[in-house]
Amino acid sequence: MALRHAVLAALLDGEYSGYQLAKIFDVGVADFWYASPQQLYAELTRMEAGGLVAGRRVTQEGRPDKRVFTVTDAGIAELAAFAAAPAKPLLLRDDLIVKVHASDLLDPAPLVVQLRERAEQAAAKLELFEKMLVRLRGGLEEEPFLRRGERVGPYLTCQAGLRWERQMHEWCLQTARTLEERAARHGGRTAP
Amino acid sequence: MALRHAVLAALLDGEYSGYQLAKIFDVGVADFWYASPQQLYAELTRMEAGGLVAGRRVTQEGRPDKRVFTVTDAGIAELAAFAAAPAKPLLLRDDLIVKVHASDLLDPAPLVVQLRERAEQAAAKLELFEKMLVRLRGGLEEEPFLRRGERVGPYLTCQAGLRWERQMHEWCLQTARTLEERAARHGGRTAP
DNA sequence: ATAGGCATGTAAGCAGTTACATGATTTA
DNA sequence: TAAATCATGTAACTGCTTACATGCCTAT
Repeated sequence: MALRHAVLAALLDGEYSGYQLAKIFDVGVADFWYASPQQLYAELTRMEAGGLVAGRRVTQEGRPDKRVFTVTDAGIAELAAFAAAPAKPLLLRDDLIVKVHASDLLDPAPLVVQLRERAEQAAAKLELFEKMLVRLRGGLEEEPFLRRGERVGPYLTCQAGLRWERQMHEWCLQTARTLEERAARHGGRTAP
Repeated sequence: MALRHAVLAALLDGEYSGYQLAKIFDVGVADFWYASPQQLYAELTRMEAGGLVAGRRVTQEGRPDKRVFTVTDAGIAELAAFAAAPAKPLLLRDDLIVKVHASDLLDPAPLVVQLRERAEQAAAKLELFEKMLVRLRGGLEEEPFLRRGERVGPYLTCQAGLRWERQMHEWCLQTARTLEERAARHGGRTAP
């Protein structure tokens, strides 16, 4: 039940609806966690029942109503307990890297395509993160902000996301190039 | 059912038992996937029943017998189909980054400890990967190996692991330092 | 002796994915 | 008029985790 902690952490940035959280946890920003909309709606219901978050109905014009959530004191306590407990090892599961591992026995063409796609996605996120860092430090330089800023948590995780995406971008392009050159070398055979 | 593809990819490197795979997928090497021993034993049984891998009993002296597995032609076909299909977006779930995101409201002390621990783990893996790269390219320099080597898949994924762990190591230490300095600045309060 | 490594599983329960369902509004 | 966005869910299924179970061998 670790999704709830990720939700609590995300809700520290402001009030969000299930739909908004779904974007944050999917296409959007949060590079530290992934969750599907269905998961979020279900979890938010449970969390509200458990008193960890409080929902508030917001009426909108030209759009359906939405329910936005805020972290309660009980939610903060839950987060504190979670943070003090030893962290579980990071969970990394990536189809693409599995494919590259097996690439010697496979047709390289679709792999190269997928690597380039992933590289583009990484580049897009990279831009997003860079803008976000600028916005988060609001006029200040990085060092003074990290020393004296009030809320550095999101900044630090954004830095992690930036590092990760930069690394991913480089690796994907380099790997795509390597596989392509090898494919050309072997006389254009499509598969081994 | 994506674990099976990771298992197939791992078994391309050689014959392994469930126990050996468990190490590869846990403490061990495979930075591209995580899986528990129970998961592996169950999945190997299913994969053998489905004809994707073939098990072979190996009698050992001074140790219990083990069953090592090899990928069959059907297994290769399964891998090929998997590689040609569009890749699912990478799945990243990390407790530690969630904690850092919420760090402004939390006691920094246990977080700093956890960040340092993670940094050490990353450093250990880093060393492992560097040795593995040397071993995999077997005497050759990196560039000629990547151009002409026979089996570059594991090398490329190992490079990804190396990049990832290096990045993680740096980020953890930098973040730990930042949180520590801020804690000192705020007059040694344990929590906000 | 006791802890740790080797070796393989079962069973129960929880978490996560996929598919389905609805409906209004805005944009192409 | 079709597609995309906003908005929220349910139901069935699959996959993953946690706890339990066994037993032999080696090193401290």
